[in-house]
Amino acid sequence: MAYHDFRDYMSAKRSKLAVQTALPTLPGAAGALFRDAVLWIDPQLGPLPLNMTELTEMALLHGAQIRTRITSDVTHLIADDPLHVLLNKQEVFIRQMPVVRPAWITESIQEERTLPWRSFQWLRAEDPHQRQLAFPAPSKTSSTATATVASTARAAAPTATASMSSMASPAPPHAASMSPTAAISAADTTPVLGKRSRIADMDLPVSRFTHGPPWTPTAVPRTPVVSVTPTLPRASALLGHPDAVATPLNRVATPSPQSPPPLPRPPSLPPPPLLLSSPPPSAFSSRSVSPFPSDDADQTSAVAPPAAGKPAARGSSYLAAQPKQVDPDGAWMKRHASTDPQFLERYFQSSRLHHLTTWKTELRDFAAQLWQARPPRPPRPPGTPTFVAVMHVDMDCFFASIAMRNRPHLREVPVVVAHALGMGSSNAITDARPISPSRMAQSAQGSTSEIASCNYAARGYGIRNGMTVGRAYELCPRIQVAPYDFAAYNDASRKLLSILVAHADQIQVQSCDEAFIRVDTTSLAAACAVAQSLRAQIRASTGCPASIGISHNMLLARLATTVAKPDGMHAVPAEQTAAFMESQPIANLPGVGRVTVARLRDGWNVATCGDLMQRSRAELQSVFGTKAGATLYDAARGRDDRVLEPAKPRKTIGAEVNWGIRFQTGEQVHAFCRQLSGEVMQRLNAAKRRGTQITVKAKRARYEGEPSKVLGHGLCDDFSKSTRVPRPFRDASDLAAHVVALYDRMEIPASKLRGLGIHVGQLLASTPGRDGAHPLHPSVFFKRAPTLEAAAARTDEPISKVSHVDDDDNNNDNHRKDAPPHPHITDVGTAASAVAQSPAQAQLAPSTLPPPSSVTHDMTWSQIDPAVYNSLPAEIQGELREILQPAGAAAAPPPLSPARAATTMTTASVSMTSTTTANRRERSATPPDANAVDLRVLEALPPDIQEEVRAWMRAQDATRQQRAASMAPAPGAGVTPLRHRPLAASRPAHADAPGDADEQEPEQPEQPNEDTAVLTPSDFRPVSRDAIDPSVLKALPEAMVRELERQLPRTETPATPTRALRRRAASPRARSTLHAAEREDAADADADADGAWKTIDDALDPDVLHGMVRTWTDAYPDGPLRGDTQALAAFLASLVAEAQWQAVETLLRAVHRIAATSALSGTDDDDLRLLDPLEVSQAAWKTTLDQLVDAVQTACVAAYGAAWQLPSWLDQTPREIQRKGGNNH
DNA sequence: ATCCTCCCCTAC
DNA sequence: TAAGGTAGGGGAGGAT
Ligand SMILES: Nc1ccn([C@H]2C[C@H](O)[C@@H](COP(=O)(O)OP(=O)(O)OP(=O)(O)O)O2)c(=O)n1
Ligand SMILES: [Mg+2]
Ligand SMILES: [Mg+2]
Repeated sequence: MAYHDFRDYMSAKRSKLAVQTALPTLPGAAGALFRDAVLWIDPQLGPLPLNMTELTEMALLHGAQIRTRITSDVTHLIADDPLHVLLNKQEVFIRQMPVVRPAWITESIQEERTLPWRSFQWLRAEDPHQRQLAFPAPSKTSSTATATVASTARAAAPTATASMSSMASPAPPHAASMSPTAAISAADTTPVLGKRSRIADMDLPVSRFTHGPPWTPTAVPRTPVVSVTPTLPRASALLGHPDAVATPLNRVATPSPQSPPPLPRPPSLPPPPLLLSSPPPSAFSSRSVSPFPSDDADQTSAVAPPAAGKPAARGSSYLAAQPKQVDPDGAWMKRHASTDPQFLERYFQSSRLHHLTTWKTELRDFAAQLWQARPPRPPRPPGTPTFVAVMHVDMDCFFASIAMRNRPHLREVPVVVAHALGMGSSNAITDARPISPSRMAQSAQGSTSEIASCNYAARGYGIRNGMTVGRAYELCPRIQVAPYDFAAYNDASRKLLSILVAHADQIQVQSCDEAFIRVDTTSLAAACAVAQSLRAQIRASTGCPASIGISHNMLLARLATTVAKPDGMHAVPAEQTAAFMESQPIANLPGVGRVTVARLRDGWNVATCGDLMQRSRAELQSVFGTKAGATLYDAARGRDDRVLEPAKPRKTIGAEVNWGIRFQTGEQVHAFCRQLSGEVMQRLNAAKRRGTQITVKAKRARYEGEPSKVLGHGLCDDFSKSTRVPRPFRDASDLAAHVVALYDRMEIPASKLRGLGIHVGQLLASTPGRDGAHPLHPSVFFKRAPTLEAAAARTDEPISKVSHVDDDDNNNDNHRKDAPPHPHITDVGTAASAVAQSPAQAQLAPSTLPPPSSVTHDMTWSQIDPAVYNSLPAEIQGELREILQPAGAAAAPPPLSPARAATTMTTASVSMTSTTTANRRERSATPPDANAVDLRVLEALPPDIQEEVRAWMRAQDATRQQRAASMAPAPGAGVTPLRHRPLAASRPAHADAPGDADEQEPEQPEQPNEDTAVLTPSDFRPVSRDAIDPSVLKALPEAMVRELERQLPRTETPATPTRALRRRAASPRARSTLHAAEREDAADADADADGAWKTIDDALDPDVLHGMVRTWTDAYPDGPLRGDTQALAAFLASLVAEAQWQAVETLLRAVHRIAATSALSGTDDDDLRLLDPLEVSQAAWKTTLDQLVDAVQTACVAAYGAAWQLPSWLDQTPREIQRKGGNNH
């Protein structure tokens, strides 16, 4: 299992350290990648990615010896800068020692194999003339002459030489075919053929239920498409074996069984002295690249890389992840990285992983539809014994199988599916014959393209899904790379599901090539018969083989599939569970991935479930956490009580890109944020969802320069920031404004950004409940839509259609990227005159959703979201007051009279008025929350004030980070016993700390800097109409705009703005980039209307309920509208009637929270009080809670004749008045 | 105690 | 050259 990148290695390192400090070190546990190395590590090693101490630690952990001084037994000098070595007045022998970049250590550990150190060697500038010579010296005692030879070989074919000997000295030419690297890497590869033991299993009792191809031969090819020779030797035996290469590509790839055994490791030899020139690390690759033309290869020798036309016969196992071409002016990169306008579109088109997740969602829907439409199954005769079989069905090497199906000539050869065909060779594999070896060598060698799927012939060589093509090529130079065929996968997936749905009693789709099904049968044997029949049908329908595992629970079924593959079936009877589990590698357990495997291996030397069973539950829980520990404990024993679950609606929707992200300026990043926001918006539309929680994720490079994977993210620290918005954002630019603000708070220099993601949570749905709203649907209390809309919604007509003012918006298609639909509810009169509907009419439109508007206006108090205002520091509040005074009529916002408030509440469903909420938190003891600052408001402020607020927010983040850092244990400080989470020390806070001191990033202030940013009165200036960018005003919170509209004469509020109008009102810059990406078809556009969002369908999920209430309470900090409270009360009553106590409690608890919170307010700074006395609103939520509790009580008494037992937490908030009916039980 | 935010980990 | 996405479970640790 090779690590994909540096971060992988860092994670492994941390777990190693953490576990090892708490456990006796197990001999050999850490491996011995550098067993024969004696290293001197430059103390001046730069801070990134590791300092000397860390590197030393790592090297020691992997068997190296370390010298603090350069003694004569040192084999490698590790330095970032060879000058550090040369500057020291060194002894002669030192000059002969190779200077190797630290990446040799780190990347070797990453890949869990000893990489050729020569690939990382610093070369010296003199002696370029020596480059003709071919071979390095064989021994440590090389004379100067041999040193020259060695360096020449390095020059001619540096990587080839390197491949020959990773740690040991360069081997003589004749040793090429017996490359120690090959032997080592192969030996390091975990059992190459995971199937070996399975084949043995077939003779065991368990295998009673193990079968070959389906016994139903009709329409099924007898010969498996994919076959693996049972006697397939280990990859190590094949590497470098001439026969392997000599085998014609179109012949069966059965390796010779009498291949030589793995080569013994050669005696350790120190590297020879080298005196060559080093190419500076190019911008393109952080590794050295040969400065010489590859023609030189021909004059060199067998160890040189194969010239075009020659098979890569021997010693081809180098250049593992090394980009093959340089890109001197960065032109290629520029064209293919994130600054290219078409990048996003192309990226998502080509990303297999993107397709994978997209399909998973779609296929779940597809299966659900099939399920609904499927004919009723014939009832089983009563009285027959039943066996509830859980089956796991998975296509064999899915993508690769499709490739083979469509290219029969590939059936017997090792095939991988990847984007790796060399430039101009895209037609190679469709030629109906294999790619020529030279072509293959050209395109595959050193390719960092990832393998999505490899066939079982390829797996015989140790090739695995997820590996790079370059690495696969090392393992087997004969591999054929096939391109993706996404449409074909999708098609096959649907065929698969159709078959499964037809025969299952239940289905749970796991992925595009995989599902669990429950089949109620009479016996295990009967289940096996069904399985074989299914496999036959799948193959007939898709042309590809599937394997099936069967048992009585999901875990065992899943594990059985692994055993069954390829093209087989395997069943585990319950009574054989123990024997079956005993030998299972822990890595086969679902949920046990790279990190867990490493922890178990390094900490406890646990490799199999048998080993794992030795550990107590408590022990496992202390290391892996309560849940994971318990799961692990059970899984090791084959226990699993999960049942197949029906698909649930997604709880988040997002998009991220962690490849090709390269920027120079912040503005570029912002533009990209807008594009990506457009993408997310599109996905929300497609799903007919909105949301109120926005999360931005980012990756920041931990070191300068390009990572080994072309345009990859390399080793990064991850960051995320999230915010909650009181109302769902309206469109992509609205979303983008939040995204940009969140992103900016992370303060990542544009040049170090390597990944960006946007996720939206707390989703609301626009779809009315189809089969009639579930009676328990929580959307009942979001029900009061404008009458017109409610009426429309009662038909099956999408409600948003009603609110569309421009029909063209519904007809736009993909070609129109520049001016996407922007359907707004603009008829304020209609919205405002809405009245509460009865629960039966409950539809859509949460009352928390005011209609949007693009009206512009001066900034006044009414535009300031009170919650935001109150979250600001006192100084800034003061400044705001001063600024706003000239614009407002009064010195302070006018208190909302109770009478007016009442009017508002009863007349407008969208009645949120800024002023009513103004000082909910005014006297709150709660410190200001940086996350609570609405950045759209911020943007509307004068620049200098903006800056001040931003500085304050940064300070908030900084102090938070510093606190976190100071709490974290020092890295490697061994104090922590078996901790569940030993990684704290290297979380981003830490990453920011000492090592990054030399970077350009602005350092975080030591403390909040309210003091430093105070403005003098002369800095204040009123905001005039002209001073406000219209685009900013467009971005104002809806509540403010709404308030504005109420105050404006009706004529100035465009009831139905034309598209042109709306366009003008929007931000030009956001428009051009953002909406270019926002493609909405008619259906999507329907969902885009505002005021038509309700909570999602999976109603009683506690998260959903909680989120819903929180959205509600956030929107009305002063207390809810009466109608909403009534609606919720009715909902609660219905929950009581259905005995959904959990849901009742969740809802009340959420309301209780805000009631308790507002009860705490009211102590500080009277000077800041701006609005009417707090008493009224302060009690509002408590009263609401009371009312709700009473409703529950009433319903409870009505339904059950007894009172509901109040939860204890309810008593903690004394309730003022017990209302009627509440307590008379 | 519980919530909330920011991660980490896993799967395909 | 290359396309390392995403949803969901879950824990640590600060805030309340
Ligand atoms: N790292 C990965 C893993 C999988 N996939 C894609 C390609 C696979 O064909 C498909 C299904 O994944 P599986 O884990 O089922 O792997 P395969 O079907 O390829 O092989 P197996 O026979 O082991 O199921 O998902 C991918 O793109 N990248
Ligand atoms: Mg599969
Ligand atoms: Mg699968």
